[in-house]
Amino acid sequence: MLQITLKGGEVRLYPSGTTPLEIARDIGPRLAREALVARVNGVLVDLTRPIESDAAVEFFTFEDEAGRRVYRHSTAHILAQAVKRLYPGAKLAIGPAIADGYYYDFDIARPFTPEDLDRIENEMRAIIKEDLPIQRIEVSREEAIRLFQEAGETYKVELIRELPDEEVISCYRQGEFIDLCAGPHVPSTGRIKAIKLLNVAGAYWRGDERNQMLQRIYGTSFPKESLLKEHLARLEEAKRRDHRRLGVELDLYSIHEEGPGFPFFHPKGMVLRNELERFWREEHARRGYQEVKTPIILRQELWKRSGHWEHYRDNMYFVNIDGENYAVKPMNCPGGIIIYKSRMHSYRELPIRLGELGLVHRHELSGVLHGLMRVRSFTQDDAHIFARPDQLEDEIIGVIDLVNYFYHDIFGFTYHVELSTKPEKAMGSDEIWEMATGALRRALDRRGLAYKVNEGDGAFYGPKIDFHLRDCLGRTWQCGTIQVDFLMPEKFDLFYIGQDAQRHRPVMVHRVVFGSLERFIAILTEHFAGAFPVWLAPVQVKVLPIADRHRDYAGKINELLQAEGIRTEFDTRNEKINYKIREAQVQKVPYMLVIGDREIAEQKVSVRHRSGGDLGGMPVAAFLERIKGEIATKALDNNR
RNA sequence: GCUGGUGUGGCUCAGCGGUAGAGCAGCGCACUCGUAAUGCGCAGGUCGUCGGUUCGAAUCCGACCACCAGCUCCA
Repeated sequence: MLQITLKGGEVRLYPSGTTPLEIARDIGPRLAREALVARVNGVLVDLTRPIESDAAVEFFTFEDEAGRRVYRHSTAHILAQAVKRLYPGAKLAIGPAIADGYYYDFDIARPFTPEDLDRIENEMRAIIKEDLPIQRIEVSREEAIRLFQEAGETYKVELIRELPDEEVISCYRQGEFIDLCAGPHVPSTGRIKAIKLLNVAGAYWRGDERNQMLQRIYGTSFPKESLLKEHLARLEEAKRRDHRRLGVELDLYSIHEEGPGFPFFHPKGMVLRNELERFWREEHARRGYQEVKTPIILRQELWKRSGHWEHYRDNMYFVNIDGENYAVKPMNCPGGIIIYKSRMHSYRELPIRLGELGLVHRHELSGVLHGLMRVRSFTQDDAHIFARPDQLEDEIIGVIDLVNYFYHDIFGFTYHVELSTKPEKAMGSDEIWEMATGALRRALDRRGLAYKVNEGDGAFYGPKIDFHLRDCLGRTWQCGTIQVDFLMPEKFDLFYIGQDAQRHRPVMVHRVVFGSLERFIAILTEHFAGAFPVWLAPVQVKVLPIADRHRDYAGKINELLQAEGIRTEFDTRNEKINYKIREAQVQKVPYMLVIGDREIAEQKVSVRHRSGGDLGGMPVAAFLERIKGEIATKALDNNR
């Protein structure tokens, strides 16, 4: 008999060879129905895999990340099976689960059309209906190679050849279909309920553009039709909130053929920018930052010295002035360094925190441009901290706290942190990298922040912490970063005079909080669906007289508000009040002041809030107090 | 940059070989109105650009440009 320890610590006895599925059935019909995969002694396995020794067993359902991945991965196999049935000539590449679904890459002569997707989806439904058992088969390397060679699956053969020697090679079979796969999978195709194929796109084999272009089909699946519907509704909602669409509707910014990737900010977009910048300046001044501005164009020599020429040239723009070569800055750091070097520094002055809202230009591939999210010129809310090595950790912590204040306290975002280590194409020794990475790690640990490690994802001059914020639709965006840099100080021979009157090397921290103003504005636009908090709203109040005879009084109210620094618009057009209100609502203006006979008689204003509706009449002074309070506290709850 | 798709007035879109149409927005007139669209009228487009096929091209073909979905990359 086996001793099986369940999640709560309960121990049950089962005969040897019992499967997790049998255990689940024993526990309860609901678990048997919902369990997708089991973890046996820490390893994820199929529910149908017999257990041969005492073990701790845990079950995962669609509620769990692990369960979802298995569910989607099994759906990907069904997709592959359907494609093979309909297009036997298609060769299989890979088909993993991803965040909200899965994809599968195929090598096929003719690209898939939307009609093909419908056909494939129907075939997938048929396979689900057949409820084919999904079986794991372990094979030797030779067998596996022979099997896939005969089937003409050259990509699979390539994958097998690259598996490490000690790796157990497994295949999964469902009906006539067999695929190389580590698993685990759900027990049978019938376990998959609601499916949807979303789109097709080209993708290179192994993500390398020198390789064959494959056709990738994206899809998703859920255990209930209602969950699928919700997911599709979320995608629709994301489309509705798309900042590229809202940017036009709210007249925030535009991008034109005359400058692809170079956005134009309109007056209302500039209000957002300026408010964000004003807030940024206040908070940075308060934390001991000084602001600088460095040139956009600097000699090519500088960029050779900094390493950008070697590591970043492909992303840079160059110009020739009077026969000399210059580069347009893709980063602000060399400028900050030049300022630091412009005079001597004592150990007493450090840390020196030089902030810069720096406009940088980067040549991005044309295919990646995306509204304000991905542009070719953008403003980084940059800062370079020059510190003594003993100050490094505290400085990193200071930035972590600053980021938390911005993201969490002000905008109400949740976020997570990732640590990126030395990339292949890097400057400097492993020791220096280890030192820098260690400082970031210790700072994160001291703040008790959990983080994910991305090996090899650091900048060429140093490791970094990235902050990924999560918007109201659950999407994450990389914004802030903190990069520790021992190399630029070396390259530029930076020093300070220590207590011992000797020269010492400072360490540099590069960091951004918003990341880029452009991207941050795009994220805010989508997060708030254009209904910005009052302190950011391009127009905070619309003054709406009902008829011509109310214009004078309404005009006075409007002037009064403007004199108090409130951003207003005065709608004197000859239109019905309903029409004016509708337009203000569509523009997501937080407050509308309706003014007619009653208001004039009572010397009041009728206040309507964009989401709270009609709030009734009040004296202007009372309204002013209310809105000024919201602005001062940067209130997010603009519902009341 | 690569693969696939799209490009018609400010916006959303119809027309898809016989010489351009709707709704919204804009402008004018009338209505002077109470919390999400008053009515009538007017004006607005070398149909992304260049070239080709054709008696004739917004419609067919090619190249280029831009955009969209991805790949890759990143703030």
